[in-house]
Formats: sequence, C-alpha cells, structure tokens
Amino acid sequence: MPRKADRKTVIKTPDIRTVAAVAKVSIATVSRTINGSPLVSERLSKRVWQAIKQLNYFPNTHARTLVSGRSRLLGIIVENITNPFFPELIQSFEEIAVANGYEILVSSSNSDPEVLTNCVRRMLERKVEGVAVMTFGEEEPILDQLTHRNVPIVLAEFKLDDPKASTILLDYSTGIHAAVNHLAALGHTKIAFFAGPHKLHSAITRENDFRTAMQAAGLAIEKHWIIECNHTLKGGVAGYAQLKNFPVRPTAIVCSNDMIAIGVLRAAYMEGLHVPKDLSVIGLDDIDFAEFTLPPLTTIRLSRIDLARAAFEALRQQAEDPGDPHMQREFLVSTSLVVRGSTSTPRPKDSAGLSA
Amino acid sequence: MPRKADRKTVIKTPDIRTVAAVAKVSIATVSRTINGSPLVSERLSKRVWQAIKQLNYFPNTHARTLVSGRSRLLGIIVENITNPFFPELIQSFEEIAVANGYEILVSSSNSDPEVLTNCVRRMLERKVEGVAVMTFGEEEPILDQLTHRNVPIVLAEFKLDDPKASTILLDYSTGIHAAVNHLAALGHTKIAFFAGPHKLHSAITRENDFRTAMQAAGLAIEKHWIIECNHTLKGGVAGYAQLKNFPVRPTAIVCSNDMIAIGVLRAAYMEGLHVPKDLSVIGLDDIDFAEFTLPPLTTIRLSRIDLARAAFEALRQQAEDPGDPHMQREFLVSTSLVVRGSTSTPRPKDSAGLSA
DNA sequence: GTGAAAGCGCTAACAA
DNA sequence: TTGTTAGCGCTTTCAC
Repeated sequence: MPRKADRKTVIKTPDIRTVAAVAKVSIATVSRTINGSPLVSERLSKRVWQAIKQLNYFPNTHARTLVSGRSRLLGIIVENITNPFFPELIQSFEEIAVANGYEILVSSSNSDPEVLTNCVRRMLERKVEGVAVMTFGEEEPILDQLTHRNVPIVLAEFKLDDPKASTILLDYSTGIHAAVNHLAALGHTKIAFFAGPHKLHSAITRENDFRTAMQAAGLAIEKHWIIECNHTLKGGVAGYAQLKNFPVRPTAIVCSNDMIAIGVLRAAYMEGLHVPKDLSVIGLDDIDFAEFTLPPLTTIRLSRIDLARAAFEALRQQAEDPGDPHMQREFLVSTSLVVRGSTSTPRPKDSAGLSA
Repeated sequence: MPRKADRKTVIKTPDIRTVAAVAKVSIATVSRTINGSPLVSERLSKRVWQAIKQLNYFPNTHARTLVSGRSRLLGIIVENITNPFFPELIQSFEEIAVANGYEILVSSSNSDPEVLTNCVRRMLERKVEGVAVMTFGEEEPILDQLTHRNVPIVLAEFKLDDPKASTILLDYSTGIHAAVNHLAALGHTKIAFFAGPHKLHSAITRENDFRTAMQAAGLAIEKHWIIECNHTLKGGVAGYAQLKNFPVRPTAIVCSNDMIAIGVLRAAYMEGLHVPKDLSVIGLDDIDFAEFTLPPLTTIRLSRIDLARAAFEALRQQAEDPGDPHMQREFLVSTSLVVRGSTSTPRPKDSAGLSA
C-alpha cells in the first residue's frame, strides 16, 4: 500500500467499518441508514448519523458503484466547449443532474471522430448511466458502442433506431419562419443564409427550414447567397468574404448560429457597412453574448435550459425505468425570435452602397 | 441483481474473467497485460490482447480505483463556466489531462460557498487525486476539507500553508505595466480602472498592479475612477454608468477582465462615444472573443494553456511523487499586452465630448 | 430491525 | 513468467 501512512498521524480516511464501530452497529445498518432504508430504527439511525458527522465520513462512490451497478454518472458530449452555447448548456445540464443526485462527465469532441471514440470509451469505463450527445453531428457509427452496452443515449436532432436511444427534436422551423417573416415585413427581399457545415444535421435542418420559410414568404432564394460556414466567428468572417464575389448583395443575412452572425457583424464593420442600416443580421441560439454585441443581435432563441432539461429527462427515464413501455422517446424543444438591434428596414434606395 | 439480464440475449458485459477464459490465462495475466507489466511473455500477451479485442473489453474504472487507490481523476473548479475564459481553460486542462491518462471532473462554484462545498464533497466522494481551484476567490475555508484528506490542490493566486497545496502565481504586473505605459505613450493621462469584485484575490492583485503601474508612469489616480465591477458584461455596463456621475471623465479605461471591457465597449457605443477616439479600452485575459469585438480589443493576455499546464503539472507531481522534497510548489504564469483596435491617442482637445 | 456474509471487478502480494 | 488468492469499501441477500 504505497499511497498513505509513512507519515505519522495521518488520519486514515474513515470507511463504513469505522462508522459502524463508532456507532456500535453493523456495517449493514450504516449502509441502510445512509441509503434511507425505512428498516432502521430511529435509535440506531441517530447513532449512525452522529458517528458519520463526527468522523466526517462519506461513502466511496467507486465501491458503491461497483456493488450496486449504478454509477449515478451521466456523460455529456458537446461539439466544442469553446462555442459559448455549449458551456451554457453544460451548466444547465449539470445543475439539473446534481439536483437529482447525478453527476456529469463532460467531453468535447471537437468534431473529431477519433476524439469522440475516446470520449465514448472513457465514459464507458466510468460506467456512465447515460450519455447526452450534443454534437449535432454525424457520429452515429461510434454511438452503438454505447447502445450495444445498453447505455442509454439521447441525441439532438437525430433519430437512432435503437431502444436505448432517444431524440430531442429541435423545432427550428418556428423561429426561422419568424425571422424570415420579420425581415420580409421590414421590406427585405434579398436575404442570404449563412449555413453551418453540412456534416451537421442541425445545419442542414436549419438550412432547409430557411428555404421553406423563404418560399412561404414568397421570396426567391439566390443560390450564391446560401453559404456554408463553420459555426464560428471566423466562419462568419469567411462567409462574408465569399459574399463579396458576387455583384449583387443581399440586404439581410440569416445565420445558422450566433457565432457566425457575430463574425458577420465584425466583417461588415470592417468593410464600413452599417448594421442594420446597410445590412440586417439575424443569429440563432441567443447566447448570452448576443445581447452585448454591437449592435445587439436579433436572433432565434434556442433555450439551453429546455434542451438540458429534455436531455436529462430522457436519460433519467431510461436509466431508472429501463423496461418502461410508455417511455417517451422523443422530446421537442422550440425556438423563438428575439428582436434586438441588428435588424431594420433596408436603406430606402434598395441596395445603396451594397454593390461590390 | 435488478440491472441486467431479464431480457434474453443481452450480452453480459465482459469482465476480466471473461477475457482470461477466452485467452486461456489467469486473470492476473490479463491484468498485467493491460497494465503493461514487463513480466508477461509475448506469447500470452498476444493472446490476451486478441481476446480483449474480440470481446471489446475494457476494464471497470471503479473496480480499478477501489483496489489500487488511484482514480486517475482530477477535479477542476472554476468560478463561472459562463465566462469564456473558463471553458477555454477547461479545454486546455482536459486535453493535457487526457493526454496523460487522467480524466477531469468539472464544477463551477458560481462564487457560492455552498455550491463550492458541494463540489468539493462530490470530488472527494469520487476520490479525485487532485483539484485545481481556479476560482480566484476567497474560499480557502472549505479547501482544507481537501488537504486534510491528503488531496493535493493547486490554487490560482493564493498561497495556502499546507504541504498538499501549490500555487500558481500570475504575473499581472508585466502586462498591466505594459498596458499603462502603452496608454501613457499614446498621450493618455486620465486613466480609469474597472476593478473586479474585491472578494477575489485576483481582482485585488490586478488593482494593486494598476496603481503601481500608474505611479511608475508618473500618472495620478483619480479615486472615483477606480470602480468595482463584476467580472461580467453587465459589470462593465454598470461600471460605465457609475463613471457618468462624475464631471470629469477619463480618456482611457483599463479593465480587470475582458468581459468588463466588452461591457464598456457596449456602454460607450450606446452613449454615442467612439472607441478608441473618445475612449480607449483595455481588457485582461484575451479570450477568443477579444479579437472579434468592435473594435477588436486591446488586452492583456493571460494564457489559458500556460495556466492549465501549470495546474496539471502541480497536481500530477503531488499525485505521483507525494513525498518528493524537491517538489515545485510555486508556478508562475506571465501576461503580456496585445495591442488591437480599442486604444489610440485621445482626441486632440483633451476631453472633447467627454464631460458629462 | 439487525447482523453476518457473499460478492461487485479488479490489483497486488505471494507462491509456484 | 504465471497463477492463486486476499481484499479495496460498499450493497444486498439471507438468516435471525
């Protein structure tokens, strides 16, 4: 045992036996007391709790997990912890989990399948009881590692045909329609869409919803104005640069996420364009930052709290009532438009100052 | 055993015994093989690895931890995962940890002592081998829960007199001096400081360094211009509002962190002031966002990677060579000025447009 | 109600 | 080199 002792007066970490000895009961009684078994008499229970307090004891999770088969650990895998959307999501997820006696293991896959494989494996080793896969991506192949081992998973936006998998459907449609209608009502007709990378399901869904919304609003789509970007600030800047290649420019841009939108804000500023007078910009997510951009960003809100709640709920159900036939397997999270300062009517003379 | 079986054809998760049986060796040999013991003959090792692959086996971390006393888990507690500085820090910390065979448990304390107590307890239950306390705060009282149990900790900015505690000293001084000198060289004499909350060590250190730097530059400090803010966007906005109460206004503001600075940018914009012509702003941290604010933020860079590396190193040392007398107990992370677009010479006519 | 005892899956003595 | 075996700290039958 190389890990403790050697220094004198090192207090041995109290274990269940220590508590039992101090309380003068069996370890079974200590265990029952801790786990709130109704079988323990009040007299003994009191003695046990007192011993616990006195020794500042708490149970060893690993031992507990080993014997009970329940780790009370939930995994959450995000695409990129550096996009503010995800920390906000993680924070909500953690709060809910902790409030329900679970803990979480966080990993970001950085859209790298190899990293993802590693995450999954480490989570499996830690015997997580469920994993929320919030990558919005295309990584299903690896995920059956999880479902094959009977680990519940919940995916955003993607239905996996497996009894252990649930899905959170994101109703982008409502928000995107609202956004397009908002723009149309302001008098915009030339609207671009900065899409996310096509390898993400969410990006494709968002783009499709945009197309549908445009059609519904009776607006034509200029194919050069649908631009694929990374979901990052730099992606927005790069997308904006592409726009310059075409002689006619849009008066408004709807972006697949807020980071792109903020990149666009920046690029437009650098070019000397005024947002919203010269160009209206709409984001998607409503990250905390969106309220503080210059100008404040009009955006489609996707509630992290709702998403986190749905993810937790899906996992908890599967973990606690694995056989339940009435289990809810699909959850819906909706979106809504938040109008701030980055949208307005276009300049009177339609594309004034906007041609390349 | 309520947790598996009952449904037919559920494949039992393979354990070390399964592997041993398939490879026709003892479980000890399997264990040795996995752990890279040199004692295993190549012949058997090959058989074992093949069985492992075939069964898609991996060891149960909890069992491992229980018997070996080593969890290979490191905790990191941050103040607020919603400040982009921290996700960036966590990401670096995780990468380094994973690369070294560790995993991490993340918690944010939200500056709430009760939440912190809970974090610490949960980490203790999970038998973390060390905790990086990146709260920059004043929460020592709870931390001896950790050191008393012989869990190494590393603190930012605060020295705890305990053999198990190490410290990362942040050399703000260099960066802050550079910032003040930069401003002075541009011709600013009226410089404000938006400090962080005084309950944070880091905030106080930064403020003191600012005072020293001002003195060194031969500049007077106007006490109304040292304003205490939260380290958030809203904090910056609120601080800016306070500034308006005084008839004379500074031409430059140094902020205790980037979030405050971004809040200031926003508030100045709302007031119709131009940054940097009317007001120069300097942040601290250099979060990824800083490059993308309008205008891009001049800021004092505090490397998350360096910080994460130092934190990991401190913990690893303590975990792996607990008795080593030559152990490094203090680490230094430096700062440097990154000049971008939010600073310039003040308007010729000293405070033009700046009086309230 | 309570306690004794059997293991959860693994590592590390100790034997061979 | 390899195998046997005793636990790690806990939960959970099963007796009492």
